[in-house]
Amino acid sequence: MIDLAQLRREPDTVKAALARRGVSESTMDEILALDIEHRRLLQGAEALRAEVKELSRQVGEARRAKDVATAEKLTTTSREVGDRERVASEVSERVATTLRDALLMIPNVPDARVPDGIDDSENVEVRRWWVDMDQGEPQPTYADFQRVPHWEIGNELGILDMESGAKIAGSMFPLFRGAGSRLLRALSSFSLNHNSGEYEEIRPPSFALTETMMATGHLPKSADDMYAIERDGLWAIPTAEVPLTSLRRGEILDAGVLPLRLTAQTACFRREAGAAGRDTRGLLRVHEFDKTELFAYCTPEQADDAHADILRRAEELLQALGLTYRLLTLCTGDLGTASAYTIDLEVFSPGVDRWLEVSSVSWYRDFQSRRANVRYRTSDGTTALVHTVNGSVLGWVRVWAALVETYRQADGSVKLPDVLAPYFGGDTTIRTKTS
RNA sequence: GGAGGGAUGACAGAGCGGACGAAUGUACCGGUCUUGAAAACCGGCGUGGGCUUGCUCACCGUGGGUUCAAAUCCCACUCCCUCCGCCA
Repeated sequence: MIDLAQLRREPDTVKAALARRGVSESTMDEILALDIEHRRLLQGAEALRAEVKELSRQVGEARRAKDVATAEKLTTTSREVGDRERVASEVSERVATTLRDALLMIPNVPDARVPDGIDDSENVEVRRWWVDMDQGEPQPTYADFQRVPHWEIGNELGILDMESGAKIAGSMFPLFRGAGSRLLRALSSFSLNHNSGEYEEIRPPSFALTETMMATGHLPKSADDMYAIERDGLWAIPTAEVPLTSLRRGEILDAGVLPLRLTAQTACFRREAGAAGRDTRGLLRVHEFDKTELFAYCTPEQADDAHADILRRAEELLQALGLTYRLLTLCTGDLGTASAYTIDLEVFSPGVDRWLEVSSVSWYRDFQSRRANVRYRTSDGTTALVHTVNGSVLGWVRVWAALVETYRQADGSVKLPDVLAPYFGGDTTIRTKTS
């Protein structure tokens, strides 16, 4: 949620920044008008409330003085004022609800670093990395045997079975087998081991309450993209960011514990309602995938470092895995609702010949912490909202695809990078049973 | 799933219709004393909103209700604890 006080203080600045994300000036003017109206009504209701309290105090006094007549008279007056107060409060509350609902639909104010753009085609590339780039290789090169899409490799080697996944849960629910399943598990462990020294490892619930989903900004705006378990009032989490952001919901943190760094590995569930029919082959876009997340609650001053640290760790993993990747600064049109600034990492997958998004590293400023009400105690004893930062390290299903395509050998086997050897009992080659 | 008990400030814990935003203790912060520290003593010490910055409103698990007045009474729910059942 954006800062209403800031909107009041500098309406033109906020309006101009949000206009870059397509929020009209009139929408913001409506919010400002509602705010003024609400405060006017609130004052009226509170004045009446104060009157009731004062009269009630006097009733008690008169009672104790055995002055029954005065007590009766005051009671009657108080009842009348109370009736008016009830009406005034209801009206005020109604406006407050309208205001809050409107505010919940407003996206975060984009950072100055975010470029303008309509959609993902206007994201700005920051840099690329590939194996041997420091040896002077102008760009990565791939042999013909690497130009095979992962679903074909998966079938050949018996490590990916989309048909069985569909039989069990419908299309776009992948099922991994044998070495394929083991590879997924290896990647998760690899990442958690890499980061769990400085980031506390958490294994959170995979379902969340509505208020938990509200805190990150996934609700109310993106309800159609989530799986809902209506009978129990729960939502399947689309990312570990959801439970991690609410881990300290409603708390005031000691500044000494910041930055508070967490990592979690979970299944992530997405309906992909708006993406029907697009990129649906193999693992390009699926309803359930494993992802490891890094997360930090921090002070505003720590936010840049916290963001850079997560980005660095994501790159370390990709480099250790030897995958070609690029960094993109998301433009205003592609930025997530809650984010003020996001860097995406995309890995190049030679078999499908395209870049696959495997990480988003985002700074949310106080947008999420305002909703989640996570604060910290500053050095002068006051409280302030924390900043939240998080990023994927990484989305494993797409990394899986890039790995099997990149490391496919001339004989059809897949020779995975050595960093994964400890997770495969030393032998990282995946062969067909007959080869 | 069944039976009972509970939820109050950082923590412990009183309050069970009116003077309660809440006793008391601990912790914490400042001061006195002391060469310094401890002890003792004195003072301070929740969060958020509104506006005329002094006042006002809200908050005692959550949501409703009763009342002139609710932490306190009533209803529902959630969570925690104990016991029984079931289960990985």
